[in-house]
Amino acid sequence: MAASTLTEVARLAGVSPATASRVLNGSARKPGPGVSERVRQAAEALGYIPNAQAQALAKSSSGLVGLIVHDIADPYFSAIARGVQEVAREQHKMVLLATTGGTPADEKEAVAAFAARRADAIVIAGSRSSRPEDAQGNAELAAELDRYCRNGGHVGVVGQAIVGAGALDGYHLVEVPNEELAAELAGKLAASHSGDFVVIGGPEGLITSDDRIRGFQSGLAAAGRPAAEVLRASFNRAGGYDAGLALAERLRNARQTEPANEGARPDLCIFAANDVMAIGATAALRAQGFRIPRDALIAGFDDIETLRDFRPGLSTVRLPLEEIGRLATLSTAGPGPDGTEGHHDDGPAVTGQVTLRRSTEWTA
Amino acid sequence: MAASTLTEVARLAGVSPATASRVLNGSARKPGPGVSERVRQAAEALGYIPNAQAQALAKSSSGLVGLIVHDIADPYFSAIARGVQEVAREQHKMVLLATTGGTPADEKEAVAAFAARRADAIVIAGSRSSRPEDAQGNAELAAELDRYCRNGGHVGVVGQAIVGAGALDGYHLVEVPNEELAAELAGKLAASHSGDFVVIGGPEGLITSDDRIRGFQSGLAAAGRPAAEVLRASFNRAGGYDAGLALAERLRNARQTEPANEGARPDLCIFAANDVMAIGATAALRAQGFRIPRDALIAGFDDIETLRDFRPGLSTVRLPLEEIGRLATLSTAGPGPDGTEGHHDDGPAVTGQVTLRRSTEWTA
DNA sequence: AGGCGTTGGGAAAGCGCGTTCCCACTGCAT
DNA sequence: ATGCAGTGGGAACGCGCTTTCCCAACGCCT
Repeated sequence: MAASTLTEVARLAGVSPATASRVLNGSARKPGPGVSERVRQAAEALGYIPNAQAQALAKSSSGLVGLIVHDIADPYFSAIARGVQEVAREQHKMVLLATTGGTPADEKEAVAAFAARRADAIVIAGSRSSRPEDAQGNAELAAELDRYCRNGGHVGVVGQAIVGAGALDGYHLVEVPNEELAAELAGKLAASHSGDFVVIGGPEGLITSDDRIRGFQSGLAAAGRPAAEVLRASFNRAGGYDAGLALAERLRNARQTEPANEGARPDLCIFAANDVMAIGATAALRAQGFRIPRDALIAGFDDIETLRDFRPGLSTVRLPLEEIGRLATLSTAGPGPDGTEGHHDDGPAVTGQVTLRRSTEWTA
Repeated sequence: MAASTLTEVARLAGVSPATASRVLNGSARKPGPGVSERVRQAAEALGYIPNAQAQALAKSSSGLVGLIVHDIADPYFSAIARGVQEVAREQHKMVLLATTGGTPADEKEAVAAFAARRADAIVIAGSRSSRPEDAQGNAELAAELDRYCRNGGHVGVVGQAIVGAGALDGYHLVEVPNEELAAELAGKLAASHSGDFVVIGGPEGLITSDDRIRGFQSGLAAAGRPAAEVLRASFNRAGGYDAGLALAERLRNARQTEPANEGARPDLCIFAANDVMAIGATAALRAQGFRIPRDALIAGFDDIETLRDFRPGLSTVRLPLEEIGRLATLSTAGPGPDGTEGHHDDGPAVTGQVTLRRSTEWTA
């Protein structure tokens, strides 16, 4: 038993499908009150639910917004997803979800799938990659997005522009000042920490990671400090854990060569390119018997919600993730109320806030 | 410039739309190799992307899976979402997301929206409510789901049956033995803790919460312990925090009346009906100067991923959340490979595992 | 009273695709 | 040469809805 159709409703109400359509869905023309009532009752009696597919086909607008993330269970992405979801709800749209693990090929596939469903907009979150091995995938992704835009789609990108994507209409960017904020963080850390700095980052070519590292280094330089060594690992908790193990080894060695420093002010401050890496690194250090901030200082980036209950309080850069999701989605919804055109703009500016907590506070 | 259509491709290839359809989509009939090649090239040249809406309309199957959660940024739900997403991906379907905050009225609306989009299946996660004030909302939700099922939809419910929903075909349930597991947890805690127990639960009528509380109480009874007092708050971190403040007050009073007990084995063991509440309660206690497990013991439920980095290690009941999401989705996909019919079955059984960690270990 | 603008409703043409039915044509046996 | 089954392709319909166009009826003015 298939769901009842508009035609059935119309027949029951004794009117034409056209009229039924006019009363049940918002049309410019309002049929007379008597007719409307009859149609509405018929619809109610039949439990009529309009077929959104057919509606979309007829008016070529699907009411769908596609969201592409690396991993929906990652707090960073789920916070953004919440923002996207909120706006979609306000606009009476539905969110179509795709998780890709960050692989450009999968992302391209997701865009194609969204395009096939004629999604009104696509929001794509998660760091872009500039690695050589991803070059082809990126090019294909860019091509797919370009095609989508050319066909009238809107895409909102979180973070940084898609490598190789054209400057098209309907192409929006929510820029996150990763570099500036990382520099600011470096400056503040340099003010209170006199020892070495080490950076834990994602694989080279992950743009978000690279931006933050570059910013951090320039911040150090501005404070008259030497550049920090950079450890590469995967851009998630596991990567942070691996890097943490390596650093533990290093700390152990240092302790052996200069046992006199035991109990002294920690000589090392770690900057992880995102919070989950920082958390992983902290876990590794702890597993190896080291304590934060007693034996080393550490800072992250993002201020994911999880941090609220993470001990010690992790110094980080607060990013309004939910708001970012909101903005990315809003930017795809045509010109804002301020009248600015949605014309390959660089979108609304987001800012973050350096937030120092106990993980970088040395206490004797 | 709208996306190119199948007809355009056919024209460019010099064949009929029917033939083009046959070669580009899996049809039973395979056109000759020469024709196929021409069509494929034409499609490539035009950047043809089939209109999924039209396809869905034509063959009445949308390739959509609807997922309903309370809050996508809650680790409990995002873990389930990940599982759902995985299965959807394997089945070449897309996930449609709706967050409702747990309001039955919103859930009903979401079901209607999914039904309108002719989603092949709906997975609904998050505790049901049996509160009187939700009775009407529940009834409407149940009616909506029934209608959806009657129209050939499949729904997978996580946790417990929808209150008032009929026993229809296409109605599947992934049952979580909340009660049994809570009882088991109570037993194990009673074995090592001789003092009082207090339960922090969600509002009365939240079935998941109620089940766990009931199980915990019966576990205590089985161990020859008196029933624990139950504190009610909202079923999230904030609720846990509120309850934690109340308990802190209580601990302070106890300390004042019997200062001799200072430093003694903690007299109180808290059971929070889920992990985020436990985390909130812990935060509140900590803010009030109490330490876990020094001043009080605490256990949660779910073993959300966040716990991995939460200190002290939180005793809990491990639930395979991602797997639960997988199973709920799989259960909607027709009879499993084991041949069992998808006939209002009680679905695949899930089990959990009591996991004791430091938060309930008293160390002198 | 006749012309004209206005209103309320229906008929019909798509939207883009899948699918059934039908036809022209081939290869083989008779 | 004629019959047949078998094959590759096209015409046409339908999926459920929106929307344009058209027509009848009505009220108003001069």
